[in-house]
Amino acid sequence: MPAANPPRARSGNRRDEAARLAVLHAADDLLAEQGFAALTVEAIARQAGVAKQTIYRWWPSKVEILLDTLVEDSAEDVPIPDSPTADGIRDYLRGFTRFLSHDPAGKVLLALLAQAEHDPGAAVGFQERYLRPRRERERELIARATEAGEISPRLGPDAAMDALLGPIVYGALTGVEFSPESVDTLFEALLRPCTRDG
Amino acid sequence: MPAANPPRARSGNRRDEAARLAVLHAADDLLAEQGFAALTVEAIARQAGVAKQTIYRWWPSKVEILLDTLVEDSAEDVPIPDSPTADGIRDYLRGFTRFLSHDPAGKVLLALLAQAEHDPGAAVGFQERYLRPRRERERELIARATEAGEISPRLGPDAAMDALLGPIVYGALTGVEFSPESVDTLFEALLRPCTRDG
Amino acid sequence: MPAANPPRARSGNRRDEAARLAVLHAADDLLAEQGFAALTVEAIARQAGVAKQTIYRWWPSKVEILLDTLVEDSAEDVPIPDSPTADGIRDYLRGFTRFLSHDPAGKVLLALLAQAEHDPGAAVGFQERYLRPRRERERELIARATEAGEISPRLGPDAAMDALLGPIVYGALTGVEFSPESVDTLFEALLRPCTRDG
Amino acid sequence: MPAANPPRARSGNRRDEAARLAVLHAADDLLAEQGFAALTVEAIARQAGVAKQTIYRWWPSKVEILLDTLVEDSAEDVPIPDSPTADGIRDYLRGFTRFLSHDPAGKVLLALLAQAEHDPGAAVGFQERYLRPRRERERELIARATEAGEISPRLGPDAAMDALLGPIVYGALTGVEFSPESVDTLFEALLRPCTRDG
DNA sequence: AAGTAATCGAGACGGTACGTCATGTCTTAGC
DNA sequence: GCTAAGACATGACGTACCGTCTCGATTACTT
Repeated sequence: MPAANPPRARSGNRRDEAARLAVLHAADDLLAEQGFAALTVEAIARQAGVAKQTIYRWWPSKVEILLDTLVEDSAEDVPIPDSPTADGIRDYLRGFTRFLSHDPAGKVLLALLAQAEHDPGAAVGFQERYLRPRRERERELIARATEAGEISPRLGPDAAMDALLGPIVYGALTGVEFSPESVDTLFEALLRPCTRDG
Repeated sequence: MPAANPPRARSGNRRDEAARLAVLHAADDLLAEQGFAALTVEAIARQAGVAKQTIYRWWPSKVEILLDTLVEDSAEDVPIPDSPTADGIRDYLRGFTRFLSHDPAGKVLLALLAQAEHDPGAAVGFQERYLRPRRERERELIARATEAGEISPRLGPDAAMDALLGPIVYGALTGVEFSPESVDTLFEALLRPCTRDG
Repeated sequence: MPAANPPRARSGNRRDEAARLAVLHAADDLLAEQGFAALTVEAIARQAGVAKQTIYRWWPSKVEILLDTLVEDSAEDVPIPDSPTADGIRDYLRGFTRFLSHDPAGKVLLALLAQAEHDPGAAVGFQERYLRPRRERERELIARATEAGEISPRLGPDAAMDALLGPIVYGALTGVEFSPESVDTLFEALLRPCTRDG
Repeated sequence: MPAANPPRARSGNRRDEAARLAVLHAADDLLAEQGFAALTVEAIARQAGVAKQTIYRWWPSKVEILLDTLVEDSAEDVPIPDSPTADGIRDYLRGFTRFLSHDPAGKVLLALLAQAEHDPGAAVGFQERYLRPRRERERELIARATEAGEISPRLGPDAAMDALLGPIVYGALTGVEFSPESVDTLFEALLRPCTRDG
């Protein structure tokens, strides 16, 4: 149904927060319920009960809408742990797996990753606003945990993170959930080599 | 340039092989030179010097065109090794990295992986015609190498392959080449645990 | 239904009369049952169980197919009377009205008249193969009847025929049957002026 | 030439009158210069410098475009006379002949009449928007002139009009102009029977 | 209190690509 | 040499979105 929104109070001079949220939620809903193909600017405007121009005024493209939701949701749902412990890192990886598989916001991440492959502009935004900031904090996490003796990675921090996250993402992209046990094994194999892995 | 093809000999009753190849090459070229966004059926037809209907007659969608090229090219450029040796597997992984990074056909793989995330139909085709057949032969490779004592994987065959390929693909998607050395390290960590590597 | 024709005996060297008739009947049937819009060469070929090329080999266009049927049918169904009598002419006009209104072949005449307005080629064929030959014999009919004192037209032979046939055709084109009584009145008014009809 | 229109002032929320006129004129021009076969929606859009969708937004089919021009032009170029005199009617018939033969808008009438024979939808529109309204006023003209003793028709008003207009239209359709003298003779024969027709 | 400015919804506009259909030309292979 | 079958280049069909634009209303700051 095309959003039986009661006509929002017309706004006036300042940006209409209700319209902003309606757009973000409409984008999320459309992606979750109809798939990326249905995620057109016109459909978002219809679903949100908003004029197309209102979208173009504030977002240069639908990718930026998705990035807005991803940045907010991932900060909340898959926070990077503060404590540089082995358990913290393990939990982070498990949480990331769950996020990709079971959280609607995880679909947004996959959609953006895919779109970045088709659209250089999307690639830049995805790098700058999601991947890079997150990677910097992951790097710091790895560094501090290594220093603390919690882990001893066989790879540099970037390669280690790619080696840990890559299988999870690849699984999600190919429709296979990378199991929590496999995540743990991966963790042991790459970050704590040659222990009596119990 | 809009394909200054000399007018192909008109074919007649049977499928025109020249037209088939022209379409496959046009699709490849457009993807490589202009990116996925430029890969429209109309552009392929223009570039190939072929009628749109000729494309729709033989391919249900542009995804199937790419799948045709991917299936042919990947069989040739990244063959799955026959000999179930550690070296064979290591070379396969290195070859796959190179394929993704430096071979135009690797772009096709990434484009299809991305498109599968946006388009359920593409996902099915990609699974059935690329991922599944390849995975079956990878599984057998792992099994035979394990049996031969060449490797002793810490994960089941599917998870192991995802853990090995995932980082390579994820790197390619995020614009980072997963280095050959890292590939080797990954190989050692996951398939030959706790040997004398320190 | 797509013509459950029993597969005609394959022909061989000479023109296949069965194919010729199948095409003519298919064209007639399609026009009568589906209207002119459905009268495509492909549909005729389907309906007749004949290859498209067989049609193009023998007829330069679908208009010529219709002309073939019209020439045959009109000669039979609306013959121009031999006897140059007032009654003969009156019957001819009545017969023409019935032909246009109630005979399927009359639809062919209207269709061709209409198509001639859209298509110069059709106009030429329609003139040469239907209108002109018929008009020549109509002219002769008028001339002989005048000479015999059966009629005394107020217009030249061509204008007289146009004045007599025009209303009938115009009525058929605009969906109104020009009534037999009106035809008679027209006949009296134009060909037998100022007699005792009041 | 593909319409070197200076970019029309973009309109905004309301219907763009310039675009409307551009479409009507383009349709007229194409019909006059290239014939009905060239009158495709795409060609009209090209010629008018207008997007195809702008045409489909306002007209359900190209027939309605032609009807728009016909209704406007015929009201101006072949007005039905107000004064119910013999001379008025005779002038109307002469004017109609000239309209069909020498006015580009007359081609539109013929094209629509022809198209109505091929396309039931066109037939309905042509009836409702051109034929019926005009016939109603013609009927009234005949009635008032009869009452005033200016004419004394030998046929009912509808049949009389068909008998007067039919030859003119039929002549135009078959490529013969029904001469003004013949029109006058027809007028005398049908509307003023048995006078000393001088 | 009037004037200015930015927002909003609505939606028309010129475009591009979609996937389908019919055209008329051509080749193959069977009789 | 005829036939059925059908591939092919061409180009129009009518639809969906794109991103830009103008409208008239609403609302808040400015004077």
